[in-house]
Amino acid sequence: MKSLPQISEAEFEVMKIIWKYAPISTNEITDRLVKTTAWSPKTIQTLIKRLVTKGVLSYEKQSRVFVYTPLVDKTEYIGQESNTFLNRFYNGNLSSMLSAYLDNDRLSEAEIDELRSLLSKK
Amino acid sequence: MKSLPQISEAEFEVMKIIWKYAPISTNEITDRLVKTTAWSPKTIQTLIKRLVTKGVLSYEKQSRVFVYTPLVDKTEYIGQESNTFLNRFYNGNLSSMLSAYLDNDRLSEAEIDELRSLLSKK
DNA sequence: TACAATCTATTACATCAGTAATATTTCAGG
DNA sequence: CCTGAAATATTACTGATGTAATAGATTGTA
Repeated sequence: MKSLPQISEAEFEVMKIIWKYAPISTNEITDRLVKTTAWSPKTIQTLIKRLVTKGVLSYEKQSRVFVYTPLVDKTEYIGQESNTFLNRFYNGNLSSMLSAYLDNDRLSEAEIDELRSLLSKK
Repeated sequence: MKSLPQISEAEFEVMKIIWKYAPISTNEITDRLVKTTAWSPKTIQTLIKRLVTKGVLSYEKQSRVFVYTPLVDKTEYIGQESNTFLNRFYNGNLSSMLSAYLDNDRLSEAEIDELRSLLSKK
């Protein structure tokens, strides 16, 4: 399993937009993020640039503007992050995590039912 | 819910030792970590120091050496990290995570049984 | 009591991430 | 074909982290 590029938290916010709307231009990315974050357009620019450098995005010059497409699959990326997380905090398995959540009463009855239901459907 | 101090990945490795063996001296921490990591004792020193600065550890001078005790609860810290993680990647809930794991066939039949069993016990 | 061994404290330096500002390039329109 | 607005590229600066090295303090022992 190849290791995907590292994507920082801020970069991930950018990626969420791109995964959702790709192919998408710099301006559209910026417009959308300016509404949901406190970032300057310049900051967003920088983040996009870094994502290109890291190989997370490719772009195509359409006349004067760049249009971006993700090179990394969202599900795959989140899966990798999840593995890293479980390894770091829960011996690498979801059961340990669930067990801790149950022990510490972090789940409501409704959530527990939801989990049961998901598992029974499988 | 107060927000706990930020603990970096390397610092967390140090904390795992301290959580397990506290109260514990610098030397004992170092000895243990030197065996399981590739870190220089100097590096371990630095990490311990930073944890003290951040308020994650307190120490007591016992004659010549320092003996450390955690100020942050492990379960609480992991709980906070888990929340952050779920918020970032799974809309803040464990069901979404489980759902993704099931959808992507990331769980063996045995693991699924384990999860079911945990939930039925509750 | 002075010194060497041992601790602890301070300083170092590179990289990444957050957050921009400035500089340069490039079209589209006058 | 030149120019200014718009786009992209380069540079900047701070704090955190990884990873130590060096400097200073302390103390048991000769």
